[in-house]
Amino acid sequence: MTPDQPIFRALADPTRRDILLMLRETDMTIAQVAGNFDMTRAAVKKHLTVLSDGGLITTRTQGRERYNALNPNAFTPILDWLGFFDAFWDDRLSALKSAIEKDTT
Amino acid sequence: MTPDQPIFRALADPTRRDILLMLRETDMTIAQVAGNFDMTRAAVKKHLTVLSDGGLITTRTQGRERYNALNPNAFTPILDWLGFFDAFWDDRLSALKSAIEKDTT
DNA sequence: TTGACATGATACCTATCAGTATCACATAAA
DNA sequence: TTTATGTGATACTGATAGGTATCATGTCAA
Repeated sequence: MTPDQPIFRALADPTRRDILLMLRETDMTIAQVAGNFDMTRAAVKKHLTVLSDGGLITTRTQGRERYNALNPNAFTPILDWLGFFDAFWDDRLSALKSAIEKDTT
Repeated sequence: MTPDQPIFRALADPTRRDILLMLRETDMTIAQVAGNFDMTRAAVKKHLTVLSDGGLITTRTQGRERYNALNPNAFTPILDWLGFFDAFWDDRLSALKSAIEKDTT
Protein backbone atom coordinates (compact mmCIF):
# COMPACT_ATOMS: atom_id res chain seq x y z
CA MET A 1 0.00 0.00 0.00
CA THR A 2 1.29 3.41 -0.91
CA PRO A 3 2.27 5.60 2.04
CA ASP A 4 0.11 8.34 0.52
CA GLN A 5 -3.06 6.37 1.12
CA PRO A 6 -3.82 7.71 4.64
CA ILE A 7 -3.68 11.34 3.58
CA PHE A 8 -5.73 10.87 0.40
CA ARG A 9 -8.25 8.87 2.38
CA ALA A 10 -8.40 11.61 5.01
CA LEU A 11 -9.14 14.26 2.40
CA ALA A 12 -11.84 12.19 0.73
CA ASP A 13 -14.55 13.15 3.24
CA PRO A 14 -16.18 16.60 3.09
CA THR A 15 -16.63 16.78 6.86
CA ARG A 16 -12.92 16.22 7.35
CA ARG A 17 -12.04 18.88 4.80
CA ASP A 18 -14.34 21.29 6.63
CA ILE A 19 -12.60 20.49 9.90
CA LEU A 20 -9.27 21.36 8.33
CA LEU A 21 -10.64 24.69 7.16
CA MET A 22 -11.86 25.42 10.68
CA LEU A 23 -8.48 24.65 12.18
CA ARG A 24 -6.86 27.35 10.05
CA GLU A 25 -8.24 29.96 12.43
CA THR A 26 -7.49 28.38 15.77
CA ASP A 27 -6.73 25.10 17.49
CA MET A 28 -9.87 23.42 18.79
CA THR A 29 -10.94 20.76 21.23
CA ILE A 30 -13.11 17.89 20.05
CA ALA A 31 -16.14 19.45 21.70
CA GLN A 32 -15.53 22.73 19.90
CA VAL A 33 -15.18 21.01 16.54
CA ALA A 34 -18.28 18.92 17.20
CA GLY A 35 -20.21 22.09 18.04
CA ASN A 36 -19.97 23.07 14.40
CA PHE A 37 -21.52 19.88 13.07
CA ASP A 38 -24.82 18.14 13.40
CA MET A 39 -23.37 14.88 14.55
CA THR A 40 -22.22 13.25 17.76
CA ARG A 41 -18.90 13.89 19.39
CA ALA A 42 -17.94 10.27 18.80
CA ALA A 43 -18.36 10.72 15.06
CA VAL A 44 -16.22 13.84 15.08
CA LYS A 45 -13.62 12.00 17.12
CA LYS A 46 -13.42 9.35 14.44
CA HIS A 47 -12.85 11.98 11.78
CA LEU A 48 -10.12 13.56 13.86
CA THR A 49 -8.45 10.17 14.22
CA VAL A 50 -8.46 9.71 10.45
CA LEU A 51 -7.04 13.21 10.00
CA SER A 52 -4.33 12.39 12.51
CA ASP A 53 -3.53 9.11 10.76
CA GLY A 54 -3.12 11.10 7.57
CA GLY A 55 -0.68 13.43 9.25
CA LEU A 56 -2.95 16.39 8.65
CA ILE A 57 -3.39 17.40 12.27
CA THR A 58 -1.50 17.11 15.52
CA THR A 59 -2.95 16.89 19.01
CA ARG A 60 -1.80 18.10 22.38
CA THR A 61 -3.34 17.31 25.75
CA GLN A 62 -3.95 20.21 28.07
CA GLY A 63 -5.49 19.10 31.33
CA ARG A 64 -8.60 17.16 30.51
CA GLU A 65 -8.92 18.88 27.16
CA ARG A 66 -7.29 17.80 23.97
CA TYR A 67 -6.51 20.36 21.31
CA ASN A 68 -6.37 19.58 17.62
CA ALA A 69 -4.13 21.70 15.43
CA LEU A 70 -3.47 21.86 11.71
CA ASN A 71 -0.10 20.38 10.83
CA PRO A 72 2.05 23.01 9.08
CA ASN A 73 3.51 20.36 6.77
CA ALA A 74 0.18 18.69 6.21
CA PHE A 75 0.00 18.88 2.44
CA THR A 76 3.57 18.14 1.53
CA PRO A 77 2.79 14.55 0.40
CA ILE A 78 -0.05 15.84 -1.77
CA LEU A 79 2.13 18.45 -3.41
CA ASP A 80 4.86 15.86 -3.94
CA TRP A 81 2.39 13.54 -5.63
CA LEU A 82 1.08 16.32 -7.85
CA GLY A 83 4.69 16.92 -8.78
CA PHE A 84 4.71 13.59 -10.60
CA PHE A 85 2.64 15.27 -13.27
CA ASP A 86 4.93 18.22 -13.86
CA ALA A 87 6.48 16.57 -16.89
CA PHE A 88 3.03 15.89 -18.28
CA TRP A 89 2.10 19.55 -18.04
CA ASP A 90 5.38 20.48 -19.67
CA ASP A 91 4.67 18.14 -22.58
CA ARG A 92 1.21 19.60 -23.00
CA LEU A 93 2.64 23.09 -22.96
CA SER A 94 5.28 22.08 -25.47
CA ALA A 95 2.64 20.59 -27.73
CA LEU A 96 0.52 23.69 -27.44
CA LYS A 97 3.49 25.88 -28.16
CA SER A 98 4.40 23.80 -31.23
CA ALA A 99 0.85 23.96 -32.49
CA ILE A 100 0.76 27.72 -32.15
CA GLU A 101 4.09 28.15 -33.82
CA LYS A 102 3.09 25.86 -36.66
CA ASP A 103 -0.07 27.89 -37.03
CA THR A 104 1.68 31.21 -37.20
CA THR A 105 4.44 30.25 -39.60
CA MET B 1 -22.40 18.69 -1.21
CA THR B 2 -19.25 20.49 -2.17
CA PRO B 3 -18.42 20.41 -5.87
CA ASP B 4 -14.95 19.22 -4.96
CA GLN B 5 -16.26 15.93 -3.68
CA PRO B 6 -16.01 13.99 -6.98
CA ILE B 7 -12.35 14.83 -7.50
CA PHE B 8 -11.31 14.11 -3.91
CA ARG B 9 -13.24 10.87 -4.04
CA ALA B 10 -11.57 9.96 -7.32
CA LEU B 11 -8.10 10.46 -5.84
CA ALA B 12 -8.88 8.46 -2.71
CA ASP B 13 -8.26 5.09 -4.35
CA PRO B 14 -4.68 3.91 -5.01
CA THR B 15 -5.67 2.06 -8.19
CA ARG B 16 -7.12 5.25 -9.63
CA ARG B 17 -4.01 7.22 -8.72
CA ASP B 18 -1.92 4.59 -10.48
CA ILE B 19 -4.12 4.89 -13.55
CA LEU B 20 -3.52 8.63 -13.63
CA LEU B 21 0.23 8.06 -13.44
CA MET B 22 0.00 5.63 -16.38
CA LEU B 23 -1.93 8.11 -18.47
CA ARG B 24 0.90 10.61 -18.22
CA GLU B 25 2.81 8.64 -20.81
CA THR B 26 0.11 7.93 -23.34
CA ASP B 27 -3.64 7.73 -23.81
CA MET B 28 -4.93 4.21 -23.25
CA THR B 29 -7.95 2.08 -23.99
CA ILE B 30 -9.75 0.31 -21.16
CA ALA B 31 -8.20 -2.98 -22.18
CA GLN B 32 -4.74 -1.46 -22.09
CA VAL B 33 -5.28 0.00 -18.64
CA ALA B 34 -6.77 -3.27 -17.40
CA GLY B 35 -3.71 -5.11 -18.72
CA ASN B 36 -1.68 -3.42 -16.02
CA PHE B 37 -3.85 -4.58 -13.15
CA ASP B 38 -4.87 -7.90 -11.69
CA MET B 39 -8.58 -7.23 -11.95
CA THR B 40 -11.33 -7.49 -14.50
CA ARG B 41 -12.01 -4.93 -17.21
CA ALA B 42 -15.35 -4.21 -15.57
CA ALA B 43 -13.60 -3.13 -12.37
CA VAL B 44 -11.21 -0.92 -14.30
CA LYS B 45 -14.12 0.54 -16.19
CA LYS B 46 -15.71 1.56 -12.91
CA HIS B 47 -12.52 3.28 -11.82
CA LEU B 48 -12.34 5.13 -15.12
CA THR B 49 -15.93 6.27 -14.67
CA VAL B 50 -15.10 7.66 -11.24
CA LEU B 51 -12.05 9.40 -12.65
CA SER B 52 -14.19 10.86 -15.40
CA ASP B 53 -16.81 12.03 -12.89
CA GLY B 54 -14.02 13.76 -11.02
CA GLY B 55 -12.95 15.55 -14.20
CA LEU B 56 -9.54 13.92 -14.06
CA ILE B 57 -9.71 12.20 -17.42
CA THR B 58 -11.45 12.68 -20.74
CA THR B 59 -12.49 10.01 -23.19
CA ARG B 60 -12.71 9.86 -26.95
CA THR B 61 -14.22 7.14 -29.06
CA GLN B 62 -12.18 5.91 -31.96
CA GLY B 63 -13.98 3.20 -33.86
CA ARG B 64 -14.80 0.46 -31.42
CA GLU B 65 -12.04 1.58 -29.09
CA ARG B 66 -12.35 4.22 -26.40
CA TYR B 67 -9.28 6.13 -25.35
CA ASN B 68 -8.84 7.59 -21.91
CA ALA B 69 -6.65 10.67 -21.56
CA LEU B 70 -5.42 12.70 -18.64
CA ASN B 71 -7.21 16.04 -18.41
CA PRO B 72 -4.67 18.85 -18.63
CA ASN B 73 -6.66 20.90 -16.10
CA ALA B 74 -7.27 17.92 -13.89
CA PHE B 75 -5.84 19.18 -10.64
CA THR B 76 -6.98 22.78 -10.73
CA PRO B 77 -9.74 22.22 -8.12
CA ILE B 78 -7.25 20.54 -5.81
CA LEU B 79 -4.78 23.38 -6.11
CA ASP B 80 -7.57 25.89 -5.55
CA TRP B 81 -8.62 24.09 -2.40
CA LEU B 82 -5.06 23.93 -1.13
CA GLY B 83 -4.97 27.66 -1.73
CA PHE B 84 -7.46 28.12 1.08
CA PHE B 85 -4.59 27.39 3.42
CA ASP B 86 -2.18 29.92 2.03
CA ALA B 87 -3.06 32.42 4.75
CA PHE B 88 -2.46 29.73 7.34
CA TRP B 89 1.01 29.08 6.02
CA ASP B 90 1.67 32.79 5.91
CA ASP B 91 0.63 33.11 9.54
CA ARG B 92 2.90 30.27 10.49
CA LEU B 93 5.75 31.85 8.57
CA SER B 94 5.04 35.20 10.21
CA ALA B 95 5.03 33.60 13.61
CA LEU B 96 8.27 31.82 12.86
CA LYS B 97 9.80 35.00 11.53
CA SER B 98 8.73 36.91 14.63
CA ALA B 99 10.15 34.24 16.87
CA ILE B 100 13.46 34.35 15.09
CA GLU B 101 13.62 38.12 15.16
CA LYS B 102 12.69 38.16 18.82
CA ASP B 103 15.42 35.64 19.41
CA THR B 104 18.09 37.61 17.61
CA THR B 105 17.32 40.99 19.07
C1' DT C 1 -23.89 -11.48 -43.36
C1' DT C 2 -21.16 -13.72 -40.03
C1' DG C 3 -17.85 -13.94 -36.49
C1' DA C 4 -14.47 -11.79 -33.53
C1' DC C 5 -13.23 -8.04 -30.66
C1' DA C 6 -13.81 -3.85 -27.57
C1' DT C 7 -16.77 -1.81 -24.72
C1' DG C 8 -21.26 -0.72 -21.82
C1' DA C 9 -24.30 -2.03 -18.29
C1' DT C 10 -26.44 -4.57 -14.65
C1' DA C 11 -27.08 -7.72 -10.66
C1' DC C 12 -24.83 -9.53 -6.94
C1' DC C 13 -21.41 -10.21 -2.99
C1' DT C 14 -18.26 -8.64 0.55
C1' DA C 15 -15.69 -5.23 3.01
C1' DT C 16 -15.26 -0.82 4.58
C1' DC C 17 -17.09 3.60 6.17
C1' DA C 18 -19.89 7.19 8.49
C1' DG C 19 -22.64 7.56 12.19
C1' DT C 20 -25.09 6.35 16.76
C1' DA C 21 -25.52 4.57 21.33
C1' DT C 22 -23.28 3.37 25.27
C1' DC C 23 -19.93 2.70 28.78
C1' DA C 24 -15.43 3.56 30.96
C1' DC C 25 -11.73 6.66 32.37
C1' DA C 26 -9.45 10.97 33.65
C1' DT C 27 -9.49 15.69 35.32
C1' DA C 28 -11.37 20.10 37.22
C1' DA C 29 -14.39 22.13 40.56
C1' DA C 30 -17.51 22.15 44.67
C1' DT D 1 -14.71 12.91 48.23
C1' DT D 2 -18.32 13.89 45.31
C1' DT D 3 -19.95 15.72 41.10
C1' DA D 4 -19.64 17.49 36.59
C1' DT D 5 -17.07 17.88 32.43
C1' DG D 6 -14.04 16.25 28.54
C1' DT D 7 -12.47 12.55 26.35
C1' DG D 8 -11.43 7.39 24.73
C1' DA D 9 -13.18 3.11 23.14
C1' DT D 10 -16.27 -0.47 21.63
C1' DA D 11 -20.33 -2.82 19.51
C1' DC D 12 -23.80 -2.14 16.34
C1' DT D 13 -26.41 -0.44 11.99
C1' DG D 14 -27.28 1.34 7.33
C1' DA D 15 -25.10 2.95 3.29
C1' DT D 16 -21.56 2.95 -0.01
C1' DA D 17 -17.41 1.20 -2.49
C1' DG D 18 -14.57 -2.18 -4.88
C1' DG D 19 -14.79 -6.29 -7.26
C1' DT D 20 -16.75 -10.38 -10.12
C1' DA D 21 -19.79 -12.62 -13.29
C1' DT D 22 -22.69 -12.11 -16.98
C1' DC D 23 -25.12 -10.40 -20.86
C1' DA D 24 -26.08 -6.78 -24.33
C1' DT D 25 -24.38 -3.49 -27.82
C1' DG D 26 -21.53 -1.72 -31.39
C1' DT D 27 -17.70 -2.04 -34.75
C1' DC D 28 -14.08 -4.10 -37.69
C1' DA D 29 -12.81 -7.86 -40.83
C1' DA D 30 -13.56 -11.93 -43.73
